[in-house]
Amino acid sequence: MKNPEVARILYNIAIYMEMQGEMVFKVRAYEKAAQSVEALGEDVNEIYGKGGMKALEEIPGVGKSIAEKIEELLKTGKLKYYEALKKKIPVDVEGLRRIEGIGPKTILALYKKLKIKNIEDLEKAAKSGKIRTLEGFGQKSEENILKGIEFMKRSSGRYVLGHILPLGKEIEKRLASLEYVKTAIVAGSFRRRKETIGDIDILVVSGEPKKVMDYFVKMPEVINVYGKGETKSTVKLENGIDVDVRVVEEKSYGAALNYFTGSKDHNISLRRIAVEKGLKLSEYGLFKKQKFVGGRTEEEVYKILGLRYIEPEIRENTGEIEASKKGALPKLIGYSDLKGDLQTQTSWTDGSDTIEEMALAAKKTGLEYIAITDHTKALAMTGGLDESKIAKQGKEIDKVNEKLEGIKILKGAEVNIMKDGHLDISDKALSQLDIVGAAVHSNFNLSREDQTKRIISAISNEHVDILFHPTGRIIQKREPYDADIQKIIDAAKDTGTVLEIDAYPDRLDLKDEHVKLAVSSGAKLCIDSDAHNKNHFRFLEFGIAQARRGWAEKKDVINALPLGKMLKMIKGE
DNA sequence: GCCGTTTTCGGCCCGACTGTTTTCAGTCG
Repeated sequence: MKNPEVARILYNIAIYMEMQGEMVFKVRAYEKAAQSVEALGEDVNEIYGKGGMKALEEIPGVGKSIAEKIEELLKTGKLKYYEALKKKIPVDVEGLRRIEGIGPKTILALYKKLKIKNIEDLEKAAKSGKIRTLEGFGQKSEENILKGIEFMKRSSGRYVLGHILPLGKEIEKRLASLEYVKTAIVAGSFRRRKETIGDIDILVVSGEPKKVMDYFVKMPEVINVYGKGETKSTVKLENGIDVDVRVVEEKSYGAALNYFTGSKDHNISLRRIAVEKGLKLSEYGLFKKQKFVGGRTEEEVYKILGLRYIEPEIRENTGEIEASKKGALPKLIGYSDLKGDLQTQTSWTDGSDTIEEMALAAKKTGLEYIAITDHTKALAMTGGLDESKIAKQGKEIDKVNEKLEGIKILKGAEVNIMKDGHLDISDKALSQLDIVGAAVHSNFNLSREDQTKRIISAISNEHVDILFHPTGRIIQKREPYDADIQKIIDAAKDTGTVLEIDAYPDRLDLKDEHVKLAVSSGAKLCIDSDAHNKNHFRFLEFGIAQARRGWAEKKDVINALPLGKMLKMIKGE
């Protein structure tokens, strides 16, 4: 059993405990442990293999009791304690929890009163008007449940890229390491780094496709084989995602990779260009009549079609082909171009590691500077800092800066934009900070006009440098708040406020199309991990991918600049 | 259930919002 599965079970135990009215701190303990396991950089099996129970207990938030449960899971693949909970209340807690507004207590009430066990039951009950009759529920709750289900359905069947990427890369690596495999690469929307993906498409070059097929359908994660052919197979993995593998000859590699990377619309445009040139483009290559004229590499395919090479992230048929023809493609920001990270949280609020630990981890990922931007007081749940604590943290940062070399820590904060657009921290305190990020964390439901006004008013504060996660969406969970993004982008440009691409996998906010708007409007961007622990810096990759999908160049992104230049730019000329 | 140079016991993140209620439970962050 791998880390995500262990974490999942711990999360579910927490839900069950909360349902049963267990002490809130006990529930938190399980959630915390789950988070910790989820964020581990190392396979929990390896940790256990090397150091046994003792090593498990060294995982933050894991003590004797939870370590024993993890041990049982690793050894037997099951947990009696968890099985008993499931038997006692046989409800799909995980599924129901995914609907916004539904928590453990609601799940329990619905089960007790209406025997609702899963989302289908819930939808039926809501549609037939049964829920509004329950005590503690009303018409509004019923409507909200239906809305929640609708939203969930629209986003289901797809997986958040950040959740699937490690698995995709792992399978890619596994296939590539086989002696009879020349190349293995994940194509599809995965390679285009779309924020959500429907399935994993893998392209393999091998002279022995049969062997590849045999190996593939027998991988340990496979729970169902839809089809197994000579050169193509499709399976379902235990986590629910479908994976396709296709084997081609080496000379078709470029054409096949291009074909399987998509997008479909992009490919159609390419094929049309081929036809205009009297050629035929398929996954096997470019052909003139029956004769193979190219397709070994993608570069070759584009070249023969009279195009510059187009990076996968922008193959969406939204102007990239025209730009390529004209030689006007953007020079996309690179995956190793970032010099700093301007949004990170520490154990001062809802992060789990210290300032020093975060700084060291950032340094290890190759960054030169980070801003510590803990939450401020209006976000009480995180223990948000007030003015005096911000000052105190500043002194701590000074100390750590003195101690560390090769990484500079900036003083910052993630301040709350209140309902009327003012901030929850005084201007005087803000003026002491290097980086002030402002963010909306409440009143998501204002009218479009009010929300837009509120945000613009906040970023008009002279101390605000960055608008953090500008639209507030959570992928597959929460819609962005209603606001006029173009107006906000224009205001950002006017006030010299930087717009963030929050790289947290479930946020990716700004999203690609907004990035494109921002870039074309001339607003500046930054790409931040929003790290809540030291393993989260890897999220930056997803933020960069999103930036690339939005046609952002290095010059558009302020934290691709070295520290001095970045500060100069952010504080205005 | 976890954790500790202020603690091996007694703390542990709690305020805003929503929708249901007339004083609060549940959810979210």
